[in-house]
Amino acid sequence: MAYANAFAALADPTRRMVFERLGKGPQAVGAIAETLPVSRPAVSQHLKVLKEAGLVSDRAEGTRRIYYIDPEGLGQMRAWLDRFWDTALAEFGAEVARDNLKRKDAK
Amino acid sequence: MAYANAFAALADPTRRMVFERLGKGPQAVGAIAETLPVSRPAVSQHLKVLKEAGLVSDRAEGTRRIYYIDPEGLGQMRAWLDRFWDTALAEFGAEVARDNLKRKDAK
DNA sequence: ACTTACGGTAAGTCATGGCTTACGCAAATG
DNA sequence: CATTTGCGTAAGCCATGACTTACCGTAAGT
Repeated sequence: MAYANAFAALADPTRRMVFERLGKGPQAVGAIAETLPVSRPAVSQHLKVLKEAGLVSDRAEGTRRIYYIDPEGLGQMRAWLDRFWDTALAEFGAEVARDNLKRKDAK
Repeated sequence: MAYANAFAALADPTRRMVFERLGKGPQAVGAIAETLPVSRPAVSQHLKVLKEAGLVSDRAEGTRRIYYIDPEGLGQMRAWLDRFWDTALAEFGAEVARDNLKRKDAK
């Protein structure tokens, strides 16, 4: 059920930007905020959501907090998506075949 | 940029239930609504969002519309997630190693 | 000890979006 | 054709959540 929070977390554009920023490497909160069009508290709130979703972790470094991507959340999302992948491909193929038949009949 | 709509689409619990329902096989709108705690129009609206996100497609069958999962949206999400997967694993390993060092020092 | 730097939290505002009921449209059925 | 069945859309209501400013705690520097 944890993937639920992950999807919700990555649904917001700004929060996705925060996450993508961490894809370039670990960053402090202020450093992230500087590159984004929102205030630092907003970034803090986004990081909190991402952390609760298992998408990021953090460590203290003096007075700063360094955030980095946690594979946990990513893995759960991938697992969930993969549950649909194979069957979706098969079903879609069947639908396309049905569609081709119809077009043929129309001729 | 299309994966953005996909994440937003799967962020809602009800909409995720609709999608998961389609994972069992193609279904008509009314059939989906019967199994869910929301009205049929609500399901219609969710399907519209899922369709715009490339997550489902539909065909007409008499007066019903049969919806089924479209691999397109799933594929884009998987591709996006995979962009972070490898680097996230590596970074996370480095963080764990750093943490172990700290614990050692503390002894 | 004082001050500065860095971040998390509280409170309040405003937009987004998910839900309902009511309505309209098209295809099958008699 | 009139009726029924199955969906999509419109309008309106209400909760959620993303953002801001203000404030507080903590760690380093002088």
